[in-house]
Amino acid sequence: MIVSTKGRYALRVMVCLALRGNEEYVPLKEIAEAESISQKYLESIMTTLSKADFVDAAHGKGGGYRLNRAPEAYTVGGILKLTEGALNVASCTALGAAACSRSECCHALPMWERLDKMIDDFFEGITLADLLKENQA
Amino acid sequence: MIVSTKGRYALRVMVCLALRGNEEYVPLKEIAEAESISQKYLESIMTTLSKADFVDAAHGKGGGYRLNRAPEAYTVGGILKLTEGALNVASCTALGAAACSRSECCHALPMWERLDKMIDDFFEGITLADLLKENQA
DNA sequence: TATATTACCTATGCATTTACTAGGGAAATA
DNA sequence: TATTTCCCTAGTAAATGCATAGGTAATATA
Repeated sequence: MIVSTKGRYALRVMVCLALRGNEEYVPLKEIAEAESISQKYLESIMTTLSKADFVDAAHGKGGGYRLNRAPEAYTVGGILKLTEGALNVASCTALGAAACSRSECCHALPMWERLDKMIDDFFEGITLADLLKENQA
Repeated sequence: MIVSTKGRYALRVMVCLALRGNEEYVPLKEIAEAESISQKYLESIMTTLSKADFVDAAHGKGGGYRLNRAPEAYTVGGILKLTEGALNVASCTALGAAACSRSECCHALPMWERLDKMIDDFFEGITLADLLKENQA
């Protein structure tokens, strides 16, 4: 599994916020209930999104979170890389991984690199706006 | 990470065996040393490969493992799926995962499915013979 | 100003998985 | 029969994932 609940929750929350526009703030409690996500767990995810300026946050009554850009301006890749860290298929290509001693002659390394690129292109090619259009019940 | 050491070791071993042809058996001890892989850990991987008839195994002196097909006849996808289990990007699409209650209206599900398909096609499109040609030192 | 509401911060716990170790037993060959 | 080799079952340390618990800081409203 390359994408855990953290990244999936983040995507769901961003979709949820996109549906609410970016006028009013939506409190975390409301998002958590609507999405059936553990409120406390969601807190840490929202803080990540907020610190990275993916959303605006406001304290106090009437506060909460809201998007600060149009849905077209968020890529799935951006959201996932923020919340999951890197999205490498094999640790061989992960940044900071002790460079494999056999990378010079590894028969598989070029394959991992090609796939990483393919996946990155895939996620960067999808925006939040694209997600909204899919699978509406 | 979608592919752990288990799958990566399996690939390396298969490449290693491919380089030895399929006449003589290569003992596990020799493979482990050549590839600097823990001998005991490799045992479990080799048993998996053997049970699935990816390799022939022979007991006793002069025994060991060898490929039983041409390198062109093994796909990377086959080897990885055998050793890693499924290769889903998100648990949403994993077989046996409790069907997500929001799958009916999930905005992300079609994306996970497309990506799973893309990755599967990628791995199924590469054979052991293709790997041998890459990055020779 | 007091109180409620909201975001933010640190720490902890539990289950699962990963990567590996340990110690044998069973089959084949010499 | 002895050696070599594969096969089988457990156990384990560390990391990760997915939360929970309990507080602090900021803002709005009565």
